[in-house]
Amino acid sequence: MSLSTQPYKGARDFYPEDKQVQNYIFGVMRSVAKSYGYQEYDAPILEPTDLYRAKGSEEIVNEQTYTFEDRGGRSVTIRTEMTPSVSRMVAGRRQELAYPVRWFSIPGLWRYERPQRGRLREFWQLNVDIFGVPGIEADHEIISVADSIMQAYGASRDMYVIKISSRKLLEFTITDYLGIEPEKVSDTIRLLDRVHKMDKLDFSHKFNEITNKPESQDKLWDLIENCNNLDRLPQELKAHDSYKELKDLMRLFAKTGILNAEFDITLTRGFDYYTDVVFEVFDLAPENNRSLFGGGRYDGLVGLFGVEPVPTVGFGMGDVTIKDFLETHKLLPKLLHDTQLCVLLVSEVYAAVQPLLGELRAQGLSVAVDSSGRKIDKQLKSAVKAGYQYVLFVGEQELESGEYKIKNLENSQERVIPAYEIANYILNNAK
RNA sequence: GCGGGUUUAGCUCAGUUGGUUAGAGCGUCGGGUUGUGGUUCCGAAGGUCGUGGGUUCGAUCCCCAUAACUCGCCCCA
Repeated sequence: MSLSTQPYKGARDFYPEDKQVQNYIFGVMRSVAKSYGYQEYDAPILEPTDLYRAKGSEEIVNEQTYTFEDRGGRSVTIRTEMTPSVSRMVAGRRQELAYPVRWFSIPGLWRYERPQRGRLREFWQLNVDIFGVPGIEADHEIISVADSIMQAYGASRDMYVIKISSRKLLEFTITDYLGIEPEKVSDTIRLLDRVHKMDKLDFSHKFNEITNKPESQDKLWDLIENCNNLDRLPQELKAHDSYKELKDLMRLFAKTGILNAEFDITLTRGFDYYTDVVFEVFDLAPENNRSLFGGGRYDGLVGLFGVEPVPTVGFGMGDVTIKDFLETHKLLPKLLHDTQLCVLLVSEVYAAVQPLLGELRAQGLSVAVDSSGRKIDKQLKSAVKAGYQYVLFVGEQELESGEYKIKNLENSQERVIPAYEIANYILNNAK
């Protein structure tokens, strides 16, 4: 029996060309996060299982994590998200941090799921969080970072929409406006989350079943039909503090050019630790019409570690869904080989060319050499396939004269230049 | 966890109503062209037909199981 060459279920091999794409995707995330003043951090891949039990349900820990006992009998879990870890880190230095704290990370995460489009077992997720700002300024900044990343990928505003809602407003709506009992809030939210996926009759039955409030249906449908329009909310909801906050937030977006942000009261983000404003970015392409990523405010998590709570807003952006988005919209750039120059040997001069290679590398150039001994046309073909931008032809003639022919494979231009100009020539032409 | 689809060469896929040596295009490698590719021509290599079992004189094909991939559902921190 031979070993399989396939990677583990739901995990990917990153061949150099795949890794290059990943590096590009992460590079954009990194540079945008840094441009907003965020600093990179990391945490262990393994966490005590209790960390996830504390805030999540037992079910999630049991069914969707890689959990096992270490040699000391401790239950440990491979991290499934970064939020508990970063909350722990902030809590650990609650008193000494300089607020507002702006942190980001791109951790590798594992979830025991059935793989499907946009969802694997091993994935990476950009996490961007701001700690210590209670007002909507933090919500605005976090959503701006998310939007700037999309813009940096080259996405236009008609490719995606940023939906905004508020957990506070939603809960107030359910309990006070619709008159549903508080203990039924979470089931109602869950149902509301799926309203666009099911038909009206089905929804009505389930709604009555859960809430026992059939008389509230008309009010709810009225809300849902106008769910995108903040101004059309009934007066009772406009009187709530969240209305003014959302209004201010939308004004800020308008002012900063984020014109594809819209209010949507049916946006719930599942049922987790979010406490106030939540947002979710959706792909508008018909063939990939799905949620891309999201986030929101979670003021309660840091406080779980026995310190004073810290107001927090953050989001997580997964590499799998964002790559699908970029592919769908043809936004992935053509990436050249990381190596700047490939030296082709037109005769057996491997030994004689070494001093030149050393010199070029000392000048900061990355240089590969085709040492296969094949004919020059084959070497050139391989260089094109590998994605090199420049090749240098070297034979006895060149070594003797000190003049080399360099070729730009993108535009087929050739030039003959002395050795000492090669590095400058490439670096000056680099984008 | 539940249901559907798929699995034949490195890739994309034909095919055999069950019968000897399983095909194409692309790609790879070599040559025509002893110093120039992304457009040519010629040739070659490469497959226990996903894996295990069953039916059969005989299975890549039929049956069962299993795995992987994939699309939905559940869930989505």
